[in-house]
Amino acid sequence: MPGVPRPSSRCALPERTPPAILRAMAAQKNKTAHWADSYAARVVAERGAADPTAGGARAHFTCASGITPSGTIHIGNFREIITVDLVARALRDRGEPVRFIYSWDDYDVFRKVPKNVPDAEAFEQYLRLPITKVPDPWGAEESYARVHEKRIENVLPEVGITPEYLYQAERYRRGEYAGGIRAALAGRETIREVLNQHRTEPLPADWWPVSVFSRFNERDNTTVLDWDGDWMLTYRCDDTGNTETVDIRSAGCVKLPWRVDWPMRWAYERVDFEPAGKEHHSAGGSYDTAREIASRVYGYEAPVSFKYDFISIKGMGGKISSSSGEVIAIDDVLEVYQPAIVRYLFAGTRPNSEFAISFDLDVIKIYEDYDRCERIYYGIDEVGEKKRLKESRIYELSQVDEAFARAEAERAEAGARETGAVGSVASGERAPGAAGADGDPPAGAPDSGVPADAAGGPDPTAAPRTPPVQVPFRHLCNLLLITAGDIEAALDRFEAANEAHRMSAGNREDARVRARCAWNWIQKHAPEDFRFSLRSAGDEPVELGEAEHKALQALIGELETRFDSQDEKSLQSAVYAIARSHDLEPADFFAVLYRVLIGKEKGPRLAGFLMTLGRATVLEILRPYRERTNEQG
RNA sequence: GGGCCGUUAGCUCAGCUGGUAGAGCAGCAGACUCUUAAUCUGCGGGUCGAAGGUUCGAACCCUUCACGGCUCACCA
Repeated sequence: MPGVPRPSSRCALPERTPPAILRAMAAQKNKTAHWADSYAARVVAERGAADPTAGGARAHFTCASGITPSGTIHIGNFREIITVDLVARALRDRGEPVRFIYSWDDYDVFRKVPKNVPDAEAFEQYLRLPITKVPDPWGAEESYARVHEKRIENVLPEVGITPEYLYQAERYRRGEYAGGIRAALAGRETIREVLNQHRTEPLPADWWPVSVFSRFNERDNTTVLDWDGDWMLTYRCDDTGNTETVDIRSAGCVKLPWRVDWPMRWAYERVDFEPAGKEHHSAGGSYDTAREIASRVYGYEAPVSFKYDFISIKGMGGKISSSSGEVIAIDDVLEVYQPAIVRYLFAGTRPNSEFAISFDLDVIKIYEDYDRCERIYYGIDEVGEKKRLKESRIYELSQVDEAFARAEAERAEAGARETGAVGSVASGERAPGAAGADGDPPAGAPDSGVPADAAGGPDPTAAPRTPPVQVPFRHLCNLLLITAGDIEAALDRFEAANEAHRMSAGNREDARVRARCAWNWIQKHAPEDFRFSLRSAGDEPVELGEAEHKALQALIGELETRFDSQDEKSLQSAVYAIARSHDLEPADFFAVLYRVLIGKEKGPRLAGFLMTLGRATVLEILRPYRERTNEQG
């Protein structure tokens, strides 16, 4: 844990230099920035620049997030984590050193048994214990808290998030916060005053700004009786009636209530940025009181913060409640959305607006949107300058590999500088994307189609920007249905279909992840209409009328002789022509073909579907009909 | 009671530093009689919730109001 400052080494904030702030503000306003970049600019402006050589407090910016692992950490909770990650990245992209801490508030009390706990009634015996002392109801981990912590810790690297975890139970027990606790006790009246401003009932006269876990039964049903003005605290265990005096430096059983705990830890970790949910951000909410307590009791200026809104799940209605146990976690989202797209969902939405995550047909659209964003980033799709900058930045922030994104950003910036210099000389106007020397979102894509070295010799920083081969989600779904979920076979078919579909190893790995998501989606969420499975020559042949049979034979003949020279349109026309020449309604003939191929009345757009299946597969499925024809003939 | 956020084309929403309103979907027309929100092309004047105000100019800034939602005032 590098450079964690002791509370005692607390020093005043560096003096603000208004001109610098103004400059940063101006830079921030200068351009249409991504919200993450705007907040990064604000952090720098309001907190004073980090200086790695200074050591201690100002060596880096500290971005913090955290939660109580008292139930499944759901996708709504995840918003805070990724929000901090995005701002942390934006800071790093400006060249600022960042420490990203994630606090597991696992010294909190177990207050309610969630519904997803097996044998919930029996579990009530653990109420009022700290959640780290509650056993894992599923028997795998060392504690109830650990179950939830581990689930998140295991999955975050998948989406490119790797914070430094702080375990509060451990820290409290170790006595790390003894100084902070004593300061709270000493500031008792100040804290009381602050909290009372927003309470209906004033805090009782015997109230103390601490809570104690009894050392007799480990529960927090205790009453503080006295404090000696220094380290010794006397309390009574209300369950057992025992009374004892403990040293808060070593007892480890004294903790601060949330509204005091939060500002204490801001000061302790010297937090510069920490957003919070809207329950903390109304007037009189915990951010308000924490800000005041931080300043008056801990001599620390509250971090830059903002409010993020809730996430909902389309079709689930209402807000996510972890106590109900029925909850969508990140793992669930990752089953259907590949990691970069999970990031994209959050990076592309302003944090203060609510949005719903969908598992229905919208999934296809989200994938298509992401692919378009990628094409804009690589200059394949041309759009207006404003949109290009915006989409490109979103794309960068969506990448799981932070190093990749940063390298791309640097290359783009270098490219933008060059083209900018040329442009401004030539036109006398501000070249788009060139002005941003300091910290605006770097231009994403240099001019498309222009070789990297066109502007004068090879540039070592301008690595060739080869866009990945995109595997459209919808098409991928059809391929997977054709291969009955065989991912490698589906991707092989995709690659074989077209020279331009050849993928690099990394590209193929990404496609594999996408294919797993697509298959999960098909199985768990896609509408019934969407699914099909291919019939095979071994299946009982479909009963057909005379004309239908003949038409089918004709089509087989057509496919045998001319399949490979067909394109989608002429194949489609051929199907129509055959239907008409056999006195069949085209629609009926289509239905016949779907019945024969996939045992359904409808299916994917036929011509393209046949092409996707390929000559060999189609003829193999149709073989029984051909043979019967021969017998008859 | 305090605070915050919405209210923009039929629907979902963009519009972040004020300069004569945009996108997707739906719809309509055409393209191949069209099938898994099928594909391509063309078509978008809506009192930007209401009323005042600032401004040469406001969806965007200020004030007031209406409606909808959220949140705090218990714990975390």
